[in-house]
Amino acid sequence: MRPRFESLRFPKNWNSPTKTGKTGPSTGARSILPLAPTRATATPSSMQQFQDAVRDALIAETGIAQEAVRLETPRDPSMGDLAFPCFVLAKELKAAPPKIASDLEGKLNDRLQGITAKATGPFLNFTIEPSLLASTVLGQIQEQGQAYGGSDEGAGKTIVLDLSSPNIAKPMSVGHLRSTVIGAAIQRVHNTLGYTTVGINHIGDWGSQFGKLVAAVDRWGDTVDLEGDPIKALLALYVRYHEEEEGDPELKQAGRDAFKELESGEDGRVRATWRHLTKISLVEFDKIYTRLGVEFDEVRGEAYYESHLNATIDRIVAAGITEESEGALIVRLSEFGKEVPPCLLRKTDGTTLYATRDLAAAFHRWELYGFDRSLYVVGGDQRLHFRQLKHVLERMGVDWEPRMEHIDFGMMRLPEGKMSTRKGRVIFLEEVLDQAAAEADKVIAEKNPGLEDRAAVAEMVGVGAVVFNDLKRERVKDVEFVWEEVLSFEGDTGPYVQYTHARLASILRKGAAEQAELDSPPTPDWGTLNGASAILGKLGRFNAVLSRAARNAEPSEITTYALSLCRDTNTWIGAERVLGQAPAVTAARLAFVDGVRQVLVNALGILGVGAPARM
RNA sequence: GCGCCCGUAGCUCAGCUGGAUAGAGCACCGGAUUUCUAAUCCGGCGGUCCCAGGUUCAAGUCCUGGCGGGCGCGCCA
Repeated sequence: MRPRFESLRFPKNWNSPTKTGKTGPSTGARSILPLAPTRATATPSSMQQFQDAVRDALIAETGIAQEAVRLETPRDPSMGDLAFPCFVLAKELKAAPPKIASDLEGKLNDRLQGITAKATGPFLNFTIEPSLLASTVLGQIQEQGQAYGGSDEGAGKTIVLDLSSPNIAKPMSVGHLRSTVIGAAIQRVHNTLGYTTVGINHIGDWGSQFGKLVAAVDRWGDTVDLEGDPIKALLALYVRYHEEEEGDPELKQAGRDAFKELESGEDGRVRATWRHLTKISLVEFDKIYTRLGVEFDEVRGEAYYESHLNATIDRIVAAGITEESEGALIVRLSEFGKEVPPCLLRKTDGTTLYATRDLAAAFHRWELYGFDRSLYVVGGDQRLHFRQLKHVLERMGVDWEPRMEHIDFGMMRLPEGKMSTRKGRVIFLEEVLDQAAAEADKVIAEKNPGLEDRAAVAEMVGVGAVVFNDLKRERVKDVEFVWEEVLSFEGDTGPYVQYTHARLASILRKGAAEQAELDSPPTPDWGTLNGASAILGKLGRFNAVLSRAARNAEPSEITTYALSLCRDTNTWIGAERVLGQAPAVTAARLAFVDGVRQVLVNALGILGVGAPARM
């Protein structure tokens, strides 16, 4: 029998909606997290309706091609909700853009209802009648709730994601956070858009390092506490091995022999040790995943592909693209540029390499899922590796090769340099989460000492801060790990978004009480949402933001959106009152507040950050 | 040496498929709470968008060449 992690598999699509719209798990650590938005029915998002109306009017009036109608958002919200730069029409109509704009203004106003066109220089700006905008957007949010922002654009499409992928026997460092958190957010946004997703944790449980580890356990296993704190113990052995390896040929050989035995399939002592190391590591990893609210559809270590390796190599050989070089089996890739080094499939000693196992995995995933995209959420330091993988497939003539994408991200660095497990220069993820939760607890003690569920909220805020911080910049950018930044709860941070949500929730609680006093439910007066149209416009564009974030596999587009929504909303709250107004006014403003709250919940859910009602 | 990625305010970053006066947060200075959570808000300070060419009606955004930083480059993963 080949080793597998069958017992560790998680239910598929854990975060997908149930058909009845029931909420998800109500117990366990994940219950503190909001649910990611469920799939919506195929109604166009609210802003889209207005855009379509403007686009249709422009086409009808000018005969311009649909693709040429590029509607933008004016920089200054007071200029309008939508903008059309008239430059594209200049050639065709043989007129100056400002003239085109002013000529079109009246004609478009005749065609449009509820939307006013106004020419400003070469631009045509469109303002949606405020109460129409409000009732449309807020009505749709209220109707769709958790599903708002979602769509069925991905129906029938399958996205496979390779994410997290920690190495067995090493503690998860803050470096591993990135793949996990970025990958999980990309998966959730796809789920929201109706894609079928398969999140695979490609555990690093194979390779020569395990030979080294087994050798180290053999030699020094009884000097460390393997049962009590297995990961730290294994780390110590790993570090020690690398320290002593150079001056100790016997040790080096023992490591090599152990891996060779491992890969030979012999079910002996080496394999038993390896199996044990895998088991205790996965138990530790699960603790972190629970805190992060991340689960996988498949946990498949590299070892899983052991049985596929020979067939994979045979396949590549059969394609006639391999050759022997210095005793190793390689695929030359120089046709893709002289700087592209060959891909090694088999070492001189007959054992396989990382690339061999990834190729086996790629074929396996294709055969299993026939994916539309296969995303590898792996650090940018492996760009060459994935380029080589794709080139090998290309040389084989595999037509689905373009569907594989390396979703690279920048390195997490320490101020003193690159992290290195071997050198013991790492920050452990668990420690970061603990620190953040402790810090959040301190802030609560200061600001809201009577808070119920204080420990749970502190965990939500602390972990939320860490997760959000990792998602907030464009993923290709390197990040330097600075404690002060990670533990910051002010400004552009996760807790800022959570806090905004809590404030809104508080207003809604009080508003519900106020409304309960009334004899009959008031009809909202949508015309009284002073200065809210820019925010309403943002709410209406939520689906477009998610769609783009999915397409680009870029969670930072969602964090950026959430932050700007919060900033606008906090400003609005400072300027306008919700409670204690005429009933029709309060009703409209409560609906507005609830709309923002819902979108924040949905956005945070996708990001994997909790949305506490009080904090 | 070669290749890939990044380069916007003192620091960390936004800037949508090229479009209107380049925006936030942190830091610093000043202000706001008898009423919806001050983990907030308002104001001030702060920019040769790395440099040089080019394409375009229009360039932070596209192209070329430099410079600076990061990462990687056959038997690790």
